[in-house]
Amino acid sequence: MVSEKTIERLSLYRRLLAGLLDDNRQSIFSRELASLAGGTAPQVRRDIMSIGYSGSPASGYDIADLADSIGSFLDNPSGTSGVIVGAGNLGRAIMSFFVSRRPLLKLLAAFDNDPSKIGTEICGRPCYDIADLEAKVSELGVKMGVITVPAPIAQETSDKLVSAGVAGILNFAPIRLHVPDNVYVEHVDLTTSMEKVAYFVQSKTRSTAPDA
Amino acid sequence: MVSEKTIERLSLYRRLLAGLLDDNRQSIFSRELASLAGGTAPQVRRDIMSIGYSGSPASGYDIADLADSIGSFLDNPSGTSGVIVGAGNLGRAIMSFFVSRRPLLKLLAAFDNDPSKIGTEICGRPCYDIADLEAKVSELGVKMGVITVPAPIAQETSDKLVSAGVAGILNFAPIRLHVPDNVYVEHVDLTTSMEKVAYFVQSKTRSTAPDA
DNA sequence: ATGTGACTGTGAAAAAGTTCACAGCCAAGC
DNA sequence: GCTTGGCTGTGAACTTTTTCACAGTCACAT
Repeated sequence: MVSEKTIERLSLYRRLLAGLLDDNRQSIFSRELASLAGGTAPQVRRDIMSIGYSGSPASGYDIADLADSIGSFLDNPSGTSGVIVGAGNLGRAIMSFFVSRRPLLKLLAAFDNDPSKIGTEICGRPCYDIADLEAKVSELGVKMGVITVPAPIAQETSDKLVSAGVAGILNFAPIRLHVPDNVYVEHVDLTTSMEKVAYFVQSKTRSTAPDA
Repeated sequence: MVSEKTIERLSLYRRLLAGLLDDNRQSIFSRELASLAGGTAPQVRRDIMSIGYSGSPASGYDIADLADSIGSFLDNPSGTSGVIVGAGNLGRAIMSFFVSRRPLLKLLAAFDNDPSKIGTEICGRPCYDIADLEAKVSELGVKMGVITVPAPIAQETSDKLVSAGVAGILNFAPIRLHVPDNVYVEHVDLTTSMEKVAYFVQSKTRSTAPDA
């Protein structure tokens, strides 16, 4: 009922609202939130409407309230635990990015097949042998996997995560994973993102429209 | 005329085709390419049609030919040069990801404000003082900037890149940048991606549909 | 009290993106 | 050389997403 795009924007709104709260702001109008989020005011209102929250014509949306409403829509109240598979540069970057940032997203451990990494700690989280992936994931009841392994072993890594009971995967490997319907995959494709920027650099050099 | 989504898929197709070429495959049908890309066959055909390439009913698409056609559509033949601003974990991960991977995407240098990083090399590329950003970018004729600095200084970093003549930005900072219309920005929002996965983990646990 | 202005909530229109369905084509088999 | 099967290319239908436009509401000023 709520579209994927709306989910993305809600996540962004919440972060922007948290920043405003730190500045002691009380309330905000759709227009200003739209400008912060890089969207349009009607879209902000629709997104907010879609989670059943209401503002007031006089003062707009109450920032703390709205942030809470988005939270109770997006988050599992008891948190969601995950692991990172692949403790290379990217895996470590993501670990350090999320450790202590969002308490409800708990990255419990990393996995790698490099003996020099196994047994070490990464941002305070243990790095296990990838051979123990299924056992540890089942044992810890992990529901989310982040894949930062090289492309050739990404699909088998995904298969292991799925068979160990993971329900969602965030994939950074530059291939499309095949998973059962009851598992959600989000692809973050850095190569494509970069090539897209390069493509539009080319077209912007010739004209102004993004698709000219 | 060609949509942003199509650009993304073309980038993916090209990579998949390159992999097939390595396996000495000659040609491919839309159905198989769709399966590799995680899409549908008509969509693959439309995307390919949109760049004016044609296959044959008998053998489908010639892999080498199609990859070349996508290349001449997406790439600037003389390459596109870029810099990374922010030499933290993520910046270094991206540098190592792209160095030597795509010769037409040239990441020439990194920038940081940490004195212990300035003057060092990152994957063989120099790390300069962020204070010299505008001068160096203008001097090198860089057209693309990758932002991996913390959120509070992301907007000012973006402003500097723009005033130095960059036409495209790949932004990893968790805010939306404001740039003039003639500059293209691609946002990669790791927090949102992770929260999205967590959200769907929750809903998958209750039912099967992605938006139930 | 009453009027005014700016905002929200939302049905309806528009735009964008995807899928359907089939005509046209080509190679291979008979 | 004719028929058959399965593919591509694509107009048209459909679905999804975004935008428009305005009725209803609320706080404030008078």
